[in-house]
Amino acid sequence: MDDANFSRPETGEETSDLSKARLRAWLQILRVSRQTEGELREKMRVEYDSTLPRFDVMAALYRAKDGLRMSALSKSLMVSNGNVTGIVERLVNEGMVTRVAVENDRRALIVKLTDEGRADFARRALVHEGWVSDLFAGMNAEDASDLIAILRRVQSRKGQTHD
Amino acid sequence: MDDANFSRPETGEETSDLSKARLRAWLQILRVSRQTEGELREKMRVEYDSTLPRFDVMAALYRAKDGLRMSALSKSLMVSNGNVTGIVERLVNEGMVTRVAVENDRRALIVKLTDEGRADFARRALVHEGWVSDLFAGMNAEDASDLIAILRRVQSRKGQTHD
DNA sequence: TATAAATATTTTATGTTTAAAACAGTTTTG
DNA sequence: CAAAACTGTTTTAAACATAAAATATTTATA
Repeated sequence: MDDANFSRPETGEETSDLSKARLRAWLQILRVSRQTEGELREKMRVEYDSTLPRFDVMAALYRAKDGLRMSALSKSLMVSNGNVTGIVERLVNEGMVTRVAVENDRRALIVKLTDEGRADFARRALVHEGWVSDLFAGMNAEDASDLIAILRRVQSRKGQTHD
Repeated sequence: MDDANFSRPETGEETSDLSKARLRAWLQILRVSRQTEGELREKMRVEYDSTLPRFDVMAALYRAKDGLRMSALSKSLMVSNGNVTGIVERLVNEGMVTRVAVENDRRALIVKLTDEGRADFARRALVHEGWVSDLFAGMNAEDASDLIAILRRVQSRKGQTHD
């Protein structure tokens, strides 16, 4: 009953045990995320002479068979608009994607995988899945679904701050 | 019993249900990580006219009272050596850290928080914890410890690949 | 329909970020 | 002790990343 944080509303101005636990969780997410991204980046570089951002763009375009607008692409990848411009530019130079004008809206462009890009991605995606599975060898099926459930709950609260 | 993946060893050449579950888990980690980093970066920029990488460096130095070598710093943050050079450079210009020569090894430098840097960080860290706690409002104490446990198991396997 | 507001994208300026090369200094070894 | 190997850091080149300004176009409004 003498818990220092008992029945005290969270104000964000003081640190409760819960807020410390969340911070620890966040730092652990960050650690795993950085480590994993680093190893995947290295593999992408060595095996395919490519990069993770380019792979991510291709993944988004692979899912969207009819292609995506630049803005839809940047939104789906959660990166800035200007950023996508450069990545797509490189993929165009590599022959992986094309930019097509949009009918009735001369501002917009639709980005699509080329046939080569589609075939390349299909192959790489399988290998990529294997890399992730290897890196996550310590995670069983239950862990995976637990973790996904927890992170979904975190996400669903995003955008709701109390200040 | 007709489970397609029953009793088949993982080879990394084919995709099992488990490997797909791990991939989904990884993508979810990446999503939450990007979203959270984006919101923290924005707050760091608006509230402190600073950046997350600078905050991370200061956090590492705050923990290490006697300071850290450049190499120890980059290792602890899991970023490249050259990267830390630039971030520390800016923190020096802002008066947050100092670089001190190492006795008996003229190659090395120890980076330390200044008194101002230490005081600044102490204040910011509390606010930062509040931001994280707000962003992770959908996570309770049990979720936090479950998630940390799962991610620790993932980490402990890192570096062991089967190829 | 002129003008204003909104939208889609690129450009610019700045700041990470990495890998690899360069540099400086230290340690090992023949 | 000189050469080679190694270690710690910075520099460089290229890519990624953001925010904000600029550009072009479309839509809404007076």
